[in-house]
Amino acid sequence: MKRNQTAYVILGILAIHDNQSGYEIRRTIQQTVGFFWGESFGQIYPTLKKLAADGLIVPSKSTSAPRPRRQEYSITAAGLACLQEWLAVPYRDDPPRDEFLLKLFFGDKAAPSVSIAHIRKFQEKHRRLLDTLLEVEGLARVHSSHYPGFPFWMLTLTFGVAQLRSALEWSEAALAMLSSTEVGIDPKTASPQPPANTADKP
Amino acid sequence: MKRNQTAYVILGILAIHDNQSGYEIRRTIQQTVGFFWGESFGQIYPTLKKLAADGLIVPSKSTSAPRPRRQEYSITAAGLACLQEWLAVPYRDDPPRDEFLLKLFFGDKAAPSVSIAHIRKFQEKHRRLLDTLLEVEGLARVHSSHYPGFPFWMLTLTFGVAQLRSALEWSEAALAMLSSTEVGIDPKTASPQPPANTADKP
DNA sequence: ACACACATGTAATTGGTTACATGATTTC
DNA sequence: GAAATCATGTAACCAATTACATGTGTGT
Repeated sequence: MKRNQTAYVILGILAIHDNQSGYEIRRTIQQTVGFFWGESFGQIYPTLKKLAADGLIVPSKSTSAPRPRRQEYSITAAGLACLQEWLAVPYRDDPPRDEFLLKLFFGDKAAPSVSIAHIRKFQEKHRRLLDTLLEVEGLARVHSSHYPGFPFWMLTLTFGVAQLRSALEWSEAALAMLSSTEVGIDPKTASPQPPANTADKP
Repeated sequence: MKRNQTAYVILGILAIHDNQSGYEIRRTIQQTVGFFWGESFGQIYPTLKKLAADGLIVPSKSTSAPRPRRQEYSITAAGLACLQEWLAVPYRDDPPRDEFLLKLFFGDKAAPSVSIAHIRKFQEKHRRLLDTLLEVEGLARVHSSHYPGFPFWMLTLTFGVAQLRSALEWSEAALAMLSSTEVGIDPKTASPQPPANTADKP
């Protein structure tokens, strides 16, 4: 049966660690796959209900203290089967949309400082994320290396790290490029080079 | 005024090259920013109407032969201003969703061959894209180097190339890792806890 | 004659975010 | 007793995809 992606993240997270509430599931998602996957409560709670209605997860008694009314869930055999079925079908890659690159692509329609600002923001974001990812990687090696999922968790982490490093390297070169006089003249002040107008397509 | 992203891509594309029909705009998008941005007709045509209604673009007479009934558009001064305004505001990065990484993350819940298959598909996709990007890069250097947008187009291209190369490198290591006996043959064993982690979104 | 690329558009549906509403428990 | 965090849920909205409907011009 076809389900939305949220359902599978939930199943996967519960397959790793049972007895989590919607609130916890969301936090777990942020802490583990957060750097490449986001979920909102508005999506999680309804999906939880649906999964329970279909018997893929079951509401379970809270394992601990009676905190504010909360409902924990566990994955069922059917749920695990559903997850595995989904895992086996080729991933779909939805057409990416990167507003950063889009604004950069149209960079010549604005002052160079605009593109430079975008790249700086990009750099900061990526640097911060790289730091936390490296930290997480270190912690995972110490605390989680014995879990069967560990090699796969590391795979996603090393992927993230590699991508971030490559992006940061690029961003340095990009900034250097934009700072040089090649592009660096405000279109308002003067015409730097040939009058080349926007008349033809690449 | 706030508009959907599609509006700005259209404005940007028309700012580079005027007098394009919806059909052409879509093709231009695919050929230039296609590797990081997708648009569908169902989005383009209504947006075109809206932009025209707001005076940001104007329907223009077809420059060439009377092909099947078609409507070309040009960007107006107001449209260009709108584009520039949008360019100046910090890009928003919507939370990414990468189903490939998600399936990989849950890899231990399925047979290793499943994850290997995902990575192979990933490799093929990326290799193909890298080839076309390099080709495009070569063509652009020859044909478009005199346009004011050229440096920015190259920036997006080199970014794409760098990311793809890094991803491909990673994928080789990942395959090597999964092919070794390192990864257990026990899809039945469930792990009791998620990895310790402090990754967070700002 | 047929297929294919050109060309435009609408309707149904989805998948999702955001904002809102509510309330308990802990901590300062 | 105020604020922060824990906790669950719904409603409004929206951007976007997909499928559908329709038709023309070109090449084989």
